[in-house]
Formats: sequence, structure tokens, C-alpha cells
Amino acid sequence: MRSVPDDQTAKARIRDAAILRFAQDGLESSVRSIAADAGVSAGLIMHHFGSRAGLRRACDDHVQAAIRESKSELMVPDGAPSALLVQLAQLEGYAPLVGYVLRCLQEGGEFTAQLIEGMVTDAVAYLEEGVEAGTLSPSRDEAARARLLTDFALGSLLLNLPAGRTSLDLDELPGWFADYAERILPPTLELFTEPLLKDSSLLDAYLASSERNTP
Amino acid sequence: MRSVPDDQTAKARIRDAAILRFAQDGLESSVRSIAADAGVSAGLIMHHFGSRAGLRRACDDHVQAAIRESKSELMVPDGAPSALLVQLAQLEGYAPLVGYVLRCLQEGGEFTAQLIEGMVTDAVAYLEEGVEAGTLSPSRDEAARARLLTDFALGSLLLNLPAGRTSLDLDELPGWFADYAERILPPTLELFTEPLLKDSSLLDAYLASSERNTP
DNA sequence: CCCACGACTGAACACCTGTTTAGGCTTTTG
DNA sequence: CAAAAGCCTAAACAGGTGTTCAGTCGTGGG
Repeated sequence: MRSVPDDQTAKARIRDAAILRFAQDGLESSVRSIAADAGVSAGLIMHHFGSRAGLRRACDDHVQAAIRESKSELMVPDGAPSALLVQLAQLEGYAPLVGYVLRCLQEGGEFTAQLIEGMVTDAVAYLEEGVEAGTLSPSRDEAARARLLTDFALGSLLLNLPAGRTSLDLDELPGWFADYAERILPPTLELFTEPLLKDSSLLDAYLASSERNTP
Repeated sequence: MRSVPDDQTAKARIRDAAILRFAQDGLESSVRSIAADAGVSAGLIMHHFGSRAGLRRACDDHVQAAIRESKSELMVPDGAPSALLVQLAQLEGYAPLVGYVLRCLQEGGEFTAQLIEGMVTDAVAYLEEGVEAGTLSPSRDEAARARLLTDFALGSLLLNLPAGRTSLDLDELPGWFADYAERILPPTLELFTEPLLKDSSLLDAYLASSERNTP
């Protein structure tokens, strides 16, 4: 029983190969293809992770841990909340993680909900900073606004992502992110600087009706 | 060779069963399950549509035709552009169509891009109406703004959709749409009435730098 | 009338999936 | 040194997939 065979334990090597494959080819990638990538047999995956679902769980846990770690490291960058993904993707070797997260967002489910929840709480903190600095307007419901902005950012990102179900080139991901950001910057800046609705009649009407219901 | 056996030709019955199944259980539903729903053999599907991909193409075409038809019928409802989906879902029997479109949006691909393109052009028209009526601010790039708003609306809708890959209850879809709309209305109204960014320094800076690059 | 053609079925094919099993190998331990 | 315990593989299993094929049924046209 060797403790460290080549440079990683086989279990970790399988997990990393799985994250890479899942990110590139989607979460439906077969156990056998991952085994081939890791240079092991399919049986060994079952031996270490019990089942395909167990492998997925291990990947989820590892990605979540990596994100948590990165958050505490590269905190304080000014910018949008969900920019974490974009920044991570440019770091060497982190592209597979980002790709995996994107595929999770495509799929939905419990783990995805947790991921989004984490981003929303981050967004709350970022927005509060802006409000206190005087650059952002305060909101009547900071949590709801943070969730809305996070959903907008992640949702439109997902919708514009190249390769819906087909292969995703992780090397081109950082460049694509940059292009996408540059593309949406002008209309976003305009939308969030000059109010889309010219008068507050709709908002006033809603506020009046909701006040009537909760006196 | 009976021309109209029960109430529909078998080919149409298969197509409708396929759209329903795809909407409920996802686009990966098996040919056999669809055949069972339609009360025919799997072979007949191949006979009529050539392949599974052919069946998908027929569904895409039928849904696209139905949408085009509905657009010209129930035009003129005031509201958001992508509200078409929401309105359609409440019409009797149209829920499967809407579910199918949602699953296409989840998947991505060529057909999805066409769908979105259609919604964007609709959004351009709606927004232009608002601008002319004086309720909406004009934009420096109407097309870009329309695409951004459409992506925001569809993206966050998709992200909040119940059941990522699992079964989708079409009967509960209209009710869920209503809840979702009510939930995002307050922050959306606020965001589009009171500018998020308190001063125009960021927008001004961008406009200045872009003017320098394209004199 | 009968023939031919289209609708239609059930079985089979070839392939891919996750998982199980039996066993060989290597290293640690008593 | 021998035994045990771990890592690991190759093969097989059971089930699902899209697709093909031979053949049956029923009806419209010559």
C-alpha cells in the first residue's frame, strides 16, 4: 500500500479527472471515460466512491471547498459579486473548477441551490459596501435585490455560454469571459445608471397596494 | 389506410406525445417511453421520423410554428417581452409547449438561439413602444439593451425553475409562474425606477474611453 | 378480385451504461 | 516468513439505448 504513488493518491487523481471531464463534456460523462482519463479501471472508481453518485458527491465537496478557500484568499476585489467565477477562471488550473460550477448551474438541484445561496450572501455584502460608500442606492429589501442581481448575472451568463450540451473548451473560457463582459458592459452600465422607467408611477402604485395589505 | 383514425393522424399523435414527454421529463426522454405514451411501437416512430433526431426536429418545427401563430394572435398585451411564455402557459393546453421551450432553453443549441433571437426582436418592438409613449428612457443601443433585458428575464427564470433535470409538473407551471412574477416584482420595479448607480461616473468614463477609440 | 402500398408491430441487433464479482498484486503487519 | 489488508484490474452482468428488419394487417386503385 503505497501512500503517494506518482504525485497524487489515485483517489484524488480520479476526482480531478472527473471534475475535468464533467466540466468539458457535461455532467452526464460516463464513469468509463473518467476512468480512462485517470488511467485506472472503472471498477476502481466504484471501489473508492461506491457509485457514480458518490463520485459526483466527492466532486461537489471538493469544488465547494476550493471555492470557500479561494473566497477567503482573494477577497476585496472591487466589482460585481458573481465576478468570482470570472476571476477564478483566469487563475492557472482553476478553469476546470469554474467549468464544473457552470455545468452544475445548468443542471440545477440541491448543490446548485447552495452555490447560488453563497453567491447571494456575497452579493449582499458587496452591495452593502457600495451603499455605505455612497456609490449605490440603498434598497427597500437588500436581500431580494442581491438575489435578483445574482440571478440576472448568472442566468444571462448561462444563456450566453457557448456549447449548451456539447464540449466546452476550458482553455478558451477566460477569453470568452472577457469578451462577454466587454459585450454586456455598455448596456448594463446604462441600465443601472439611467432609470429604465422614466417615472415612479408603477413603483408607487405597487408600494401603495402592498402597504394597504400590510398596515 | 385510414386518413383520420381516432381524432388525429398517428404521426401527429406521436409528435404531441413527444412534446409532452420532453417537457415533463426532459429532452433525454427515450423513444420507447414516447411510443408507449402515444400507444404505438418504437418502430413506428422511426418509420415516420427516420430517427430520434428527426422527431426532435419535428417537435422544434411544430413548437416554432405554434409560437409564431400565437404571437400574431395575442399581440398587444402590455408588459415585458418574454412575458409571452408566461401568458401562453396559462392558456389551456399550451403548457406542454411552454415546458418544451423551457427545456430547450436549458439545453441550448441552434434552435434555442433562434428562439431567443425572436424574443429579442419582440423586445425591441415593445421597448420602442415604451420609449415613444414616454414611459421608458431611450437607449444608446436599443438592440443591445433589448438583448440584455431578455437574457436577464429568461436567465433568471431558468435559474429559478423548479426541477433542474427531474420531472416538471405542467399543471403547476402557471401557478409557479404567478408566484415567481410576484416574488421578483418589487426588487425589479425598484431596480428599474431608481438607478442602482448613484452617479454617472462609471458610465461617463466608459463613454469617454469608447469615444476615444472610435472618433 | 387482387395486387400493391402504406401503416404498423415485435423481435432482434449492436452498443453503451452503472455496477458486481473474482481474483492477482503489493505492501504492511503480527 | 506468513498472513492479512489494502489497491487494483479484467470480465461479466443486467438493463437501457437508438435503430433495423422481416413480416402482418388493412385499405385504395387497377
